[in-house]
Amino acid sequence: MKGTLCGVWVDDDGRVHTAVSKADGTRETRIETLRPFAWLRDVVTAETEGVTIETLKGEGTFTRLAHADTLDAFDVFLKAAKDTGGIDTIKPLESQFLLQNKARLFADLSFGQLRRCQLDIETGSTDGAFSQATNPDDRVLAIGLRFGDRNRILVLDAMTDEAEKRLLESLNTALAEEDPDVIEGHNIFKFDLDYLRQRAKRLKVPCAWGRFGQKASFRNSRLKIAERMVDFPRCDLPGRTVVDTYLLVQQYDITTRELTSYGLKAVAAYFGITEDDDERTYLAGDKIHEAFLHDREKFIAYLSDDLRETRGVADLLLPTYFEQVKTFPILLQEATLRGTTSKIDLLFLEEYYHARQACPVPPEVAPFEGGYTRSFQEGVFKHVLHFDVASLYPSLLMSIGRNPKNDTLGVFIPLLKALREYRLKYKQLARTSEDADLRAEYQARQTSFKILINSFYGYLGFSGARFGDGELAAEVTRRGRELLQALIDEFTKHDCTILEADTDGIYLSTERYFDEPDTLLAKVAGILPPGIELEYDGKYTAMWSYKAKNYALYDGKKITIRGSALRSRGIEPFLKKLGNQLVHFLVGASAESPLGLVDDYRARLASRQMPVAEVAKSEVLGMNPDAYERFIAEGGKPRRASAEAALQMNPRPRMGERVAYYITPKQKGKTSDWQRARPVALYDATTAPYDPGYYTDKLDDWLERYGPFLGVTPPGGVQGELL
DNA sequence: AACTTTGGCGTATTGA
DNA sequence: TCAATACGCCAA
Repeated sequence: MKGTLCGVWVDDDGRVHTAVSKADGTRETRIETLRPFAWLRDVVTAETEGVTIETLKGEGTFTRLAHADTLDAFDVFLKAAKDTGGIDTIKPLESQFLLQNKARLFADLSFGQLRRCQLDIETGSTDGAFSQATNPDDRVLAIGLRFGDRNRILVLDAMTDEAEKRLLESLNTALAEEDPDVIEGHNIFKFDLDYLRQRAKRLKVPCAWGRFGQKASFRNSRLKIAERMVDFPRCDLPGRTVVDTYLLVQQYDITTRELTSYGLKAVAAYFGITEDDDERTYLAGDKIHEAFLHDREKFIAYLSDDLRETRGVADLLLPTYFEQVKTFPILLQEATLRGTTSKIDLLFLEEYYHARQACPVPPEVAPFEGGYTRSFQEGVFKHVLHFDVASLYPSLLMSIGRNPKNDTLGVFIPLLKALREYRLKYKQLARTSEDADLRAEYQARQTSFKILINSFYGYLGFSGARFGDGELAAEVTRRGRELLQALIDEFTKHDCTILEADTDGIYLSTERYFDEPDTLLAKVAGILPPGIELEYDGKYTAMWSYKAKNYALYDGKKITIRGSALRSRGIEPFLKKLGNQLVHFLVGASAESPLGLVDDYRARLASRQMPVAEVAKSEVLGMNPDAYERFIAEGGKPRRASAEAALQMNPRPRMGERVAYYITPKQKGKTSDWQRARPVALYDATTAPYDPGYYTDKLDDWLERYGPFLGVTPPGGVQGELL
């Protein structure tokens, strides 16, 4: 075996340093070459010494390709051409190297063969306050490292600068000796590495954590995780990968939305990495320093548990990205920090580069119609079946068989086809392999491909995608809508009551076929075009169909609630509890009507017995408080309660953070929510209580909305008189 | 610095 | 009080 690429770094002289796996599991260093390249438009005429320009085939905006002999020449050329806007290049250079050589990191490596290291530091402060690296007397007390099942805990041996310096140096030594491919930590960017960097700077120790004897580089970066931006001091280690499980967890939670906290302990409990509270050692933040001094055993146990949990989280969340790296010409760290578009783009660009084909610029994408959604019935229904079309959009893309307009080389459809076949192969292997580790490996691989395949449609409709094509995306959704309509008609012909349909799935009620869904499936499947498969997905004893994209399911054991009206995180907790009880009652999982709870709430609100946390709404800040302040200073509108609450806080929360606020009683000239919003953090029952009337009004609104499902017809206004 | 899409519900703010 | 509108959050 030749050995697998496990690390790549391009130095300032343009030499490529690689770390390659050896049979014994260690890595050896090699030097390779890179000819840096960039695509050019016609407008670029700059000629630079040491740069060769060739003309490309085919139609496209970038008609020429430049190669530089040295990195210096490349930089000079880039700078000169930049002003014209007629140049496009791939960053970072490591990706250029991979693409140029059609090489992939970890290509023949299994996740188990990856050299992983978990890192967690404990810090102390002299005054008991939260430890800060900028405070000269605060120190790194210990650096915990874990390699496989082996801990290597580096401990501060005196409260002196000299001792801390030795500690930081011993980290450099340990990393050089163990030579990990990956360094994992929970919040490692914002806390551990940033703290270590600041202390290292103060004590004049190099952050030599990279391969090839190289130092770490830092820059401020930003990651968009769903609706929020996460700022963090990014750290890059030449030849290694830094993985922040804190970021991975947040990415994961975009779809699951089940986590209550992103802290390591909560996450470990959620994933079952630590089953019971007493399975691990706990230390409150302000007790760590004390334990370090007087109960070293406990201190070490705490640190070790953090390492164990970090590894457990990465075990679950990292394989997806590890598998991606085998497909895309990117570094593992890039894979965890970048979105799908740039990854897919790179696959295209690799083909275009080697074919010497002219490259397009991303096209304009006009708005287009999406999937078909409709709620057909409101109320509670029994004998509910769910059917959905397997991989609807990818299947339609294949069936249309047309490449994006810009894709003159015709890469898109063959690529999609290859990826689908590849996925099917691994899906099969994940089922049939003898070895459990292999099965897990193949499973990770096939899910990672599923995500990739599904994102091809989204890629087409994205204006930033180089080979996007809005018309093709529109054609996909159009056929999808037609297909779903046809299925609805067909199910209706078989006496099914359609309850809800959304994009690729249908919920229906049928007593006749409830116990033989496959019979029904077979009757309906006839109308499907080739390559499109309908699947039976599940049955439910009851479904409460509320409105489009909002419903609840009960299979006799588990309740599933869907839709923002019913399960949004923004809802006031007391209303959410009410909603939960309503759902349980309606689907027959509970005999207790929520009406009792309504009365209970009403009484407790009137006497202000309800904890403020129960009534407080929480919202993620969409704007930085400082920016909002400037915005309103210029007369900006509309004002927002959450933003107004944020302005009252000290320190002010940042954009992307969740702010919980409640509503205080009306005052003269202050009647709207935003004028009465106050952060929960500043709640005071005597000087700043909440307004019970505001919240009983919410109960009235709730009754008006959901009462009809309970047989309560609200005449309106009656409840108000109960006060 | 980074970026997959559209559809839908509920709530709050505005201005009339 | 009512509409138009913006936004947060979610489904697929």
